[in-house]
Amino acid sequence: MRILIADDDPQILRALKVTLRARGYEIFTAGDGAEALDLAAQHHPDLVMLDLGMPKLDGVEVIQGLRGWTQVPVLVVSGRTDAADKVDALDAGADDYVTKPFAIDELLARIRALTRRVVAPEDEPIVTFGTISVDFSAKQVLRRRGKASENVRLTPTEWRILDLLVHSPDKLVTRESLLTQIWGPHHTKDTGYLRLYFAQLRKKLEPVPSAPRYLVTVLGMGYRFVPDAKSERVV
Amino acid sequence: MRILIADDDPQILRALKVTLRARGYEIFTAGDGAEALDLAAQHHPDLVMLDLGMPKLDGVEVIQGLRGWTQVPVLVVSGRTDAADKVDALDAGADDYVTKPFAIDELLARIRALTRRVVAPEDEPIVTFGTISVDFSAKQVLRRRGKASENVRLTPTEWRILDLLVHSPDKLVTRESLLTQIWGPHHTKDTGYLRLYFAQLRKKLEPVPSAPRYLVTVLGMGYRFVPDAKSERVV
DNA sequence: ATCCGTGCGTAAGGAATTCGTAAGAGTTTT
DNA sequence: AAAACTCTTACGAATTCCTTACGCACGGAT
Repeated sequence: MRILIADDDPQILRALKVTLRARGYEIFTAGDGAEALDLAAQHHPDLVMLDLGMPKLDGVEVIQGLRGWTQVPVLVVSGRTDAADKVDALDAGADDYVTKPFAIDELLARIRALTRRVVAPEDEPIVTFGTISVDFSAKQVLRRRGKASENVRLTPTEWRILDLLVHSPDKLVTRESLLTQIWGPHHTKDTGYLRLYFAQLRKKLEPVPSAPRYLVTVLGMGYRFVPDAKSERVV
Repeated sequence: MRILIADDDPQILRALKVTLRARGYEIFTAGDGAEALDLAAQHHPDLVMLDLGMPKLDGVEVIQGLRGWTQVPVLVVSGRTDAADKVDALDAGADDYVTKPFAIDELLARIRALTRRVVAPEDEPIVTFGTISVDFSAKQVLRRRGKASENVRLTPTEWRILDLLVHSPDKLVTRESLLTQIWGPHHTKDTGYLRLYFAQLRKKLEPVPSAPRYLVTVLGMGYRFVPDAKSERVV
């Protein structure tokens, strides 16, 4: 579980980092709002903890920036106790708001509550198409070859793309949507790497990579995951 | 948006009920934990607000009961301020915890934050005319031929034109309106490509392309989408 | 009814865009 | 140090976009 912490007080930053690392979380830290946005786009944390009074970009602005391309849970940790501050942050898109000083046990419980729904679908069904089985909860892809199965290694970026596609079966996923969700809100123009990742994915997953059957290109618009036809046809 | 409120203090119950009703929420109230579980199963609320110290079933037990069959957001509103109580409730499955007394504005903001993600992106209904089905959310067009259906491929520009037309059924869409909305405000004069796209659209969508029934030309003005007549005719 | 001008439908071809693939440099991870 | 990963660049092929050209239908006037 990856957590991004942004606070302009180095002392609090270090304290939180140590405490959360001890609990098994993977921690990234940022000293200001701009750095927080950059790190979020880069590392795709499962939770973002924000202070409000940060230099460069205020906490509320960071939330708005995040919400432009991700639904990652945001927990505001601030010294401001006014209801108005809480309302502003929550309405900007924050999911929870804790005031300093706080009880560390409560903070940990709120972190668990916020990250629970991300992990919650623990019994996510395994998606199968062709000779491929994708297990999202185990982050594993199997390819059947005859009787045996071999493990298919996907890079983190390949995995994110596959995730986005497979979870919207038959729907068009625009190139812009993929770019902003994976590389951050500013990447709206593809310089070629999206095509490259699709070539790699197809090489690993498609029966005939040169004639894609499941990871289909929609020319001029984006890509589409086409699952195997169901036996029962609904018209 | 439906909210279930459970509290053993009738006064708080009534106050919350009035306040939230005024905000447009649909409110159900329960005086104890057992009643709360019953009402939740009966009405499937979009949010559950729970007190902790209730008769029959304690708040934590209610949460556990709920979590057995639903992921509905749970907001605990309690007089207990101990971190231990918060941790228990949150770890039992609650999503947020507010201590009494609370600022009503903050409570409302937290309610908005909890219910925000429930609103699933609704799929646009599929438009059908003749043998054609247009699925705008999936960007897919199906053409029925006998029992089977085949995919019709539309180019991006064809999609935009079809989108504009189909979303103004029976209304005249002027040529100028189409040109400016698709090619920008400067293109006010058609040099021939609009006619071309309509020819292509009709070739792909019309039963008899040379005698258009759905994509109709209004001479000198523009074009009009004419849907199939409804079974119930209102004159 | 006939004539004619404007607007519309159709066809063909070149220009521009987009996609797939390969090779390789820079960086990070193992 | 080796391997893996990310991203850039380049080029051919396929698709889409747009221009041009021509024939026909519609409407108004004679």
